[in-house]
Amino acid sequence: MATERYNAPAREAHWQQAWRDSNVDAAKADTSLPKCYVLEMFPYPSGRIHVGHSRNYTMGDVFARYKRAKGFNVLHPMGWDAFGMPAENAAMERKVHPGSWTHDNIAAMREQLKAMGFSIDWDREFATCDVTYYAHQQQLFLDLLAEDLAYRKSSKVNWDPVDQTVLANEQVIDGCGWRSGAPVETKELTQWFFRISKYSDELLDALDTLGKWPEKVRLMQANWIGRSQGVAIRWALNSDTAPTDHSELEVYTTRPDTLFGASFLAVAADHPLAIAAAKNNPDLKAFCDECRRMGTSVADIETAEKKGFDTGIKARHPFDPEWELPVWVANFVLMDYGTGAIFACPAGDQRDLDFARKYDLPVKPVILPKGESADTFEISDEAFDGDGTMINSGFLDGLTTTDAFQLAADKLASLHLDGKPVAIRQTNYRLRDWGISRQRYWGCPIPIIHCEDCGSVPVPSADLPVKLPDDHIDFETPGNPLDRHPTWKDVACPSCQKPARRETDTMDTFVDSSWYYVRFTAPHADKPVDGEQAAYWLPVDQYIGGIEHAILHLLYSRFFFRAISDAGQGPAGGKNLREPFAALFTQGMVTHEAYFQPNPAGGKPNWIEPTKVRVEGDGKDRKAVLAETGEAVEIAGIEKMSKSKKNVIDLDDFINNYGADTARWFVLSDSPPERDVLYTDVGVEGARRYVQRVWRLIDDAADKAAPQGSAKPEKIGSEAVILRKATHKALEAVGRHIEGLRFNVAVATLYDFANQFGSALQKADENSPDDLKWALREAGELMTHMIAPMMPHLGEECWARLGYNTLLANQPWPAAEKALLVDDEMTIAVQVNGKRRDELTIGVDASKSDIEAAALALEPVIKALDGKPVKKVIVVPKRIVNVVA
RNA sequence: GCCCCUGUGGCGGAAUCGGUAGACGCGACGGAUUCAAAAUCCGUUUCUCGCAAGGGAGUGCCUGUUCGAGUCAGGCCAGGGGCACCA
Repeated sequence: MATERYNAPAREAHWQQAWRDSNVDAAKADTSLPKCYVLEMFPYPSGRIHVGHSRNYTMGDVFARYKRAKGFNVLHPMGWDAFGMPAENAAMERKVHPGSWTHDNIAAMREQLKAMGFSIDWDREFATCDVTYYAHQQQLFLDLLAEDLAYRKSSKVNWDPVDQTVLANEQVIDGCGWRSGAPVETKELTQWFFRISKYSDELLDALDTLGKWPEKVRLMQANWIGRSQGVAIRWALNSDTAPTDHSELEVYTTRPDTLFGASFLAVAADHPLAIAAAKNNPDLKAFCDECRRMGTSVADIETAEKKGFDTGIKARHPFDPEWELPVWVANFVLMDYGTGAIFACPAGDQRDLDFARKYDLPVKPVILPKGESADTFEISDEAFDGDGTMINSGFLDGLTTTDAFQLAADKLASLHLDGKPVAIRQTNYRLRDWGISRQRYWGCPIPIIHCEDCGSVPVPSADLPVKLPDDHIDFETPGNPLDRHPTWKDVACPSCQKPARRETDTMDTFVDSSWYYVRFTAPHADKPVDGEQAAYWLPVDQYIGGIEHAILHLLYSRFFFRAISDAGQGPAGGKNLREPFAALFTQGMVTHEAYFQPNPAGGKPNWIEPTKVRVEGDGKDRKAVLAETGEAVEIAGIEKMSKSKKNVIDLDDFINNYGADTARWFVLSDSPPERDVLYTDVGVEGARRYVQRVWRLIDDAADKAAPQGSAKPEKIGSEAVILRKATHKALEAVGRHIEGLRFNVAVATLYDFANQFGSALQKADENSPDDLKWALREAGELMTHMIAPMMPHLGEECWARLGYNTLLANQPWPAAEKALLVDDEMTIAVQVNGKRRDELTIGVDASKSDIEAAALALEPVIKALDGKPVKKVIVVPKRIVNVVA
């Protein structure tokens, strides 16, 4: 048969149709089967998919296909994280409805994902902007409200002046909005919160159980939660100096051991004591106002100087009532951490020291570092916050820092002020409650009605969903279109029936993505969560997504899953399941060189598509020019593929040129999956060559090998055994590497096997013995199985070429024959004094003494020994012999 | 400032446990096939000394543990990431 090139684009469409016709991608309803839930973080429907996006879906798909072949009931769904700002921006720019823009994008992207041949159970697809999804989310909100896990309060919020909306702490990156990039301001607003702080301890402690999560992500979450163990100390105030109603001041500290080094106390500008003291002190009031203004921009904080104002109030030291310390207002003390007040030990804290030096407050060292002498040790302009021995500290003198902590804390607890202990141990967290109100149209409405008499009244479940209005949506003016809608917010109070007003805030879109993986287990259920289905499918066995969600989405999901479980919407059957994602894999990005021309008017550069650029020369002389005009273009370097830098490769173009299997193979090749992979034309060529090569090999094998269904010959000659060993070793290795998500190594194994299979095929012809022909068929069939998870279309094509009329997608993963994985002989390196001198090939069952004798007889070994007596011989079978002389 | 990760040929990278460093791919060089080209196939390719046989060095740098270190420990250097007034 004449070898033709494999026409990937045409054949891929054919096989995709065949899979659809046989419904191979649907999860089975039988809950007695072992299950495997494979999930990639669902995409935001931004427009079109590029090669960069396709990488994590490809990884998930390889894993899902492999697990299905291994006999698991696989759930591999796909949906759309469809609410959010870009739809509103598009609406503004193009005068289209955010919903129609979103749905158009979804339609286009769905076709692209299908063209990649991903084995997705499309019957379970949904978008978070579907009423059938967000209606259930509103019910979950009500459930959380009933459990006091959702509440409303007035607080300072991060305000994005460009997007005109509130941001959660997690959404502020370097003081700027995570989406708009605009510097965030502070604003006082009443809004809805989820009580994530209730789960601080659990979310932190359970990180230890997530063995299949990257260490890095667990660490980032632990830091984010930021638990600290300390002591809350109440200081008595000198009543002659304190405002009325303020007889004490509570401070939080993690270092009670340094109490004898205290120099002053400081409170935040918003602290009640500061406000009370400012009443009769205009200068102090002016200072407090200044502090508040400074806080408006996070960027200012970084450069802000430490500033303070002495209130004139005196506090009595808990260990010595005669010892009075001044109470200051300081701009570096935060109201919303601990008690909003601190005691300062300048010798042990850099900020306190800077402050003390500036305002000439006392600095007394209390901890002596190791190797220093108490007589000579001094603090100049660097505080010492390490461990050491206590000095100048009364009853703590001579103790270690750790012991001093305990003793000081115990002593404080035994002292009393107004009949209560002076101090209690306290745990504090960096983690704040999650503010979920967003002043946007394109989000899930918060199901609340505000009534003048009844307050905030939940919308009764029977009245759900609260649907977004489709008409009278005005995006021309900044702010929330729901707020400006002529009728939508006018509604009767469910409680007293009087005219009332709907809540016009919508939920943060991270709420949508906090439970979509639960919904996938029963996407058509008439309640938010089908407990039975959730109990069967959850947790997600393999979750794949970008490291950028290490905190935001993953922490929210871990919280929300617990919260809805505790509110009665969790998995059924007493399954004590707290973590939604058993294994997490964070994949790297696809990068591509980016080019630009500086904008003559200043500001953002003018990015240019790589296809319009011609690159000349190499090394230092490498230059880029516009292909058409020859105009010079700047090379920006390797950047993550992104629309804004125009360095994307559109998936449709790619598939039309090369086919989906080439795209899949390319994004898996070379780079380890957790690292970035660089898109290059030569890299793609390499992948395309391999696709054709596999096809030629199978095509050739189909002609030369034994016919399909041939019985295994009685005797297998040595040549055939060599091929069989290579085949089965590759089979075992490919499976192991896919299981471990080491796709680049699985790919390398297959390249290697193609080389071996290729040379065996080249030597074979119609006169080859039957046993070799049989081994060639086995090699061809097993290779087809091996490439199939990565290149499923080519797999089907080869399977058909090998004479089958079944679908490879329905075939089980073949088991490697154990006997073929071990060799009869082993090759061992022989070292003399740790230096490799020769190697030794010997039977696998050779004893240690046999190996030793054989090694010592080797010519290079004798030569290297040069007559020196052998002191010792280390023999590690299958690995090494080391002769020590 | 604090916390974390990563450093291997010209390049991407491989190397269960401490046991032959450089698998596999890309690029480069040489060859076969061809009227020629494309495509394909075969070979060489860590550096260095040597015609060769063979020798020496080598996983960012320096110490150490070990019969043996890319892998373990300590100290540096470089790059990347996270947090950042958190008391």
